[in-house]
Amino acid sequence: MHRTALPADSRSRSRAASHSASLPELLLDKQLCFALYSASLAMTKRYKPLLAQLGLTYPQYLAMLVLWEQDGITVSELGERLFLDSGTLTPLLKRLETSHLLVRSRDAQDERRVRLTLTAQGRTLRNAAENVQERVLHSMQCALPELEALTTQLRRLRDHLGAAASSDGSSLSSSTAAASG
Amino acid sequence: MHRTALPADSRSRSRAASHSASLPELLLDKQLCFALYSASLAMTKRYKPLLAQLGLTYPQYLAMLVLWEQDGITVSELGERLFLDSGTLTPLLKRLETSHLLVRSRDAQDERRVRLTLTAQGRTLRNAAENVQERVLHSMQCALPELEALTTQLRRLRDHLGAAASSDGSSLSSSTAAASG
DNA sequence: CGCGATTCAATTGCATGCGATTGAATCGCT
DNA sequence: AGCGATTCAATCGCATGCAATTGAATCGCG
Repeated sequence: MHRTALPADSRSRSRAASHSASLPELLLDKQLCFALYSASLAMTKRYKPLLAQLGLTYPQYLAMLVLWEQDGITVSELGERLFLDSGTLTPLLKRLETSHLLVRSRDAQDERRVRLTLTAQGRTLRNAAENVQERVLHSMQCALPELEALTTQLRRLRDHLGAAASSDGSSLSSSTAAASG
Repeated sequence: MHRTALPADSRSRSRAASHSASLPELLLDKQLCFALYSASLAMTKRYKPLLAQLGLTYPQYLAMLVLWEQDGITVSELGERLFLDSGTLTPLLKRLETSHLLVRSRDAQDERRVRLTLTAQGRTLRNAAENVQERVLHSMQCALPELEALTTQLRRLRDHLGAAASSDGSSLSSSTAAASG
């Protein structure tokens, strides 16, 4: 019934009448950027039911992780840690405030800033979070050293991509002489 | 007006700035899950300006990657490849159809299914996509073997997490100490 | 001191992700 | 053949991400 003409793993195969034989370029690309994308979504899904018991979403949990380390920081400082801007954080933080986990208050010294202060309930939640983290670690059948190495690579990759994105603009030329794969 | 949401009164009092580096658990956790999360967002940001020139978003690009390999598949088959469901794909595919890159049509043999067929324009776009992929690869200052190893680890991680998520449910209770309400 | 430039958070608009539900079509089992 | 179970895509509601804009507060420099 499934008239799936192609096996789900037709790597070196390109459709008839396609371009020059399969160009591994697009397949390799798909593997790295998509592996990253799908692994990230899988991580979020894994956390979701566990964090739901704490009344947190995954991005909210990340914000709490930062605040458990640095209580009293501003929205932009939090944004630097998470690589997110106020467009994302403002509504997220309002929800955390509604949940009584933190308080948002204007800084008296600089009224432009909003400081984030955990409530007693917000600080207490940290205990339960440790439990969650433990379970997720258990899900990945990997050794700790391997996970640490993976983390290091991902951080470096993120930094490279971030640097490229900011200096990009869309120029190319010059470099990339080795166009062909 | 602008500052309506906040009382702007009581200064942030206890700014103990705990920074309690106690339990390394939460820090390690943050490193892996957050490294994955932030690297994935950085990848999307890197692609964004390049794909914008093709009129694609990043998830739309992923869908096109699959269709360039397997033209004529159904929505659910695409979903299996991308690990996404119809709630995400249906509106995305409607936009691709509006952009004249593909056509959505009910399968005559099984009216429940919707088949996705690339237009000539959709197939042609593949050439430009190769250019994009090349630039992103250049952004990461890594050697190809290293990238392949990273990809393999991410795929395995994703599979482990996916298996745990489906078999989880939230069993393994008995922990969840008191704390927070 | 004064005012344009800058910083900061909020807001707006658009595109995901995803759980949950819906409604139509098909399957499975008797 | 019949009918409940299942599959499939669409829809709805909510929470991100992020570019772009807004408006207030502060800074910088003459």
